[in-house]
Amino acid sequence: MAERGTATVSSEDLAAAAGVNSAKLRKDLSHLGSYGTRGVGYEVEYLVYQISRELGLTQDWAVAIVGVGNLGRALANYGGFVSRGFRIAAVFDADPEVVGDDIAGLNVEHIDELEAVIKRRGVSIVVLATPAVAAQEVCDRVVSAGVTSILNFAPVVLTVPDSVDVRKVDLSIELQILAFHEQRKAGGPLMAVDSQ
Amino acid sequence: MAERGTATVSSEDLAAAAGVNSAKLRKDLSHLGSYGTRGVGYEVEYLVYQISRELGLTQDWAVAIVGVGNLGRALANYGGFVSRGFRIAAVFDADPEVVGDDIAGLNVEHIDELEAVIKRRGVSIVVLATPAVAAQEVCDRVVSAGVTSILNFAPVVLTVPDSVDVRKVDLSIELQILAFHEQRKAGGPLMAVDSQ
DNA sequence: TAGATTGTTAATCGATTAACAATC
DNA sequence: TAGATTGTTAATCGATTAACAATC
Repeated sequence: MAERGTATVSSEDLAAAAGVNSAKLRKDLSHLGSYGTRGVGYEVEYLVYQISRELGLTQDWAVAIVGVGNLGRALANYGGFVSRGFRIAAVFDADPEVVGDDIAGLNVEHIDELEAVIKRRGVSIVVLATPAVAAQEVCDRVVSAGVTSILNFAPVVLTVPDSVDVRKVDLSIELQILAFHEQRKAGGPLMAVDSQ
Repeated sequence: MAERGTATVSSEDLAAAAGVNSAKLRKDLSHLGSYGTRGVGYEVEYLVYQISRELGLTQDWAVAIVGVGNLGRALANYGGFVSRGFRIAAVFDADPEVVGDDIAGLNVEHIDELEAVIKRRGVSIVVLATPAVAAQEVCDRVVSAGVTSILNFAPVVLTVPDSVDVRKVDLSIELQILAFHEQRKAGGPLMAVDSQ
């Protein structure tokens, strides 16, 4: 709506666009503060700003990627990050063959530099794109360097202190969820939940 | 537990391992059927089989990947799929430069072959790893070829009929969620939800 | 002033959990 | 038979939503 230049919007219209109930939308927005005007609605630009601020999108974040296989390269080259306030500040790998390579304009650094570079460049989010076997060890080092936010693509469950947030992107689980629904569709009414 | 050879397990132990309430765990399992034994617990192997069957993991699924950039290559080479019943049956790209290349043992086929190959090989799940601008068009073609399950990595919201399931993996959103919590941690008690 | 729409209260709904009869 | 543990009922809890006073 901001891109289309809409000036104000009602909770009713916003809720319809989001596919939720308008009372719920108003209640959720009220958690951020009282940014609407009774009888008028919400000013789009102002609401975008307030939500962005609340979500931490007005800050810039330095991100490091560990592991420069196909996935690491794909992530480093993904343009969507920069526009959303994420700056790839470092790229690491253990393989001397790729250390020194240029990936998306960044020099691949050796994993030995991990702690020093994280601290020097103020990296606060680390993306793990290593092989599964290396993930926990790298995770431990990253945590001891003071990082408390990790995005894990390695197919392992990481053990971290409670103070550290880990999000896991598990490609197999995504496919499994699709397969589950696919099976349901194919089975049709014969496969109700209750059937044996 | 199955890998460790555990024969039976109580709902209490299973719930502790999963980090949920044991009553909830029993209630959830009861939706699948009555697979426990009172006074004894659940037989691990049997429960694994029943859950796998319910989730559709005992079947094999043919998957096609469209787009052979870094991400498409990473997906094609990801070993975790095969072990979970997903077989990469085809890999497509629009670029004549990469058509004919070998990716993870598969011949990259031209996007023109999309519909024919999907039907011939019984592909039921398609992974979109195309650039954002191409995603909707490829999606439309895939849907008209009869595919009803799509995993979308392109940073666009796809429009599909209600009968089609789309799951979206949005890397920026994953980072945004981490950044949100990071901001909260950094702000500390001064940044309670209610504060203005 | 009349109409519109927010922010919030109170009612409703569904999910979680404690408790326990059934039963191995 | 005594102890253990499931499957399910009923109570509790929290989330969603209808309704409406506040107010632009």
